Amino acid sequence: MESSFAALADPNRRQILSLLLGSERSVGELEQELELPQPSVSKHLKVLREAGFVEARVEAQRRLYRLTPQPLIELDAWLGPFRRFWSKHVDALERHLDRLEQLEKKAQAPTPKGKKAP
Amino acid sequence: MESSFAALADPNRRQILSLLLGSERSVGELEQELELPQPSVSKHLKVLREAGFVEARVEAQRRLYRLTPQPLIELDAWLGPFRRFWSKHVDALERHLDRLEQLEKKAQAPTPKGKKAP
DNA sequence: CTGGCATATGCCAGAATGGGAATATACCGG
DNA sequence: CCGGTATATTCCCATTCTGGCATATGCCAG
Repeated sequence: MESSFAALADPNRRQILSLLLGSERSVGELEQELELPQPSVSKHLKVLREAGFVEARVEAQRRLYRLTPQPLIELDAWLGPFRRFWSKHVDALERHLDRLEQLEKKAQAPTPKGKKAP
Repeated sequence: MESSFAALADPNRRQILSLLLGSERSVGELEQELELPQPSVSKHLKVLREAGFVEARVEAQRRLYRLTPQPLIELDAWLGPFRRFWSKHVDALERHLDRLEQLEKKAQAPTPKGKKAP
């Protein structure tokens, strides 16, 4: 999954994934919606394909691309440990902000380089 | 958040995040645990810092780095729409795999490489 | 101020990457 | 078989990124 993040690092590729979220699309359709030259679209699709994000279905001379869930699931899994971390912190942050509000009112005295009270 | 994925594209940087998940660490500690030269560690930290993944606390002449939840939360949010997609597909996938097993037995048609047609 | 430690930054060569234009491959209809 | 459409691949150029090395900056102790 090392290359998953690299594949997502490009905005055009993320855009492609978002479009495919709605329905499968041919290269030509993506070309129009992204307003990119066709070779560029094909190249991005190649990266996404090799990273396992999409797969192509051959219909006549078109390739219809669609999402595949695998790398997204792995991405979610990678995020798992961090999710525990931040959900712990969101609460703490809220409480902390409340506290800061209180403290700011009291600590208005010593401001070494701040602005002087008018 | 455009650069978040780029920041995560590097294995060393992901490793740093994992380490910081446990506890905050100085640059020197990371240097040892990652077995990377110090300038390299500092550069990776800079990328992570600018992408908002970490922040530094100055203690004497050390910098103690720790995680910040913000970009991870955004990453999770970006994943949201796709999560709906794949959770719908996991079921379908399982059924699909069962089917493929059946098909494979029939479709053993040998086409290893381009042979001339008879 | 001087020395010493911890960290950051600047510089350089090498590798990877994206965009653009041209071309090659694959498939269809007749 | 041929022309025409749809997609993939190749080549080239400019940019970017990484790693290694050297060096600058910041901070503490005396």
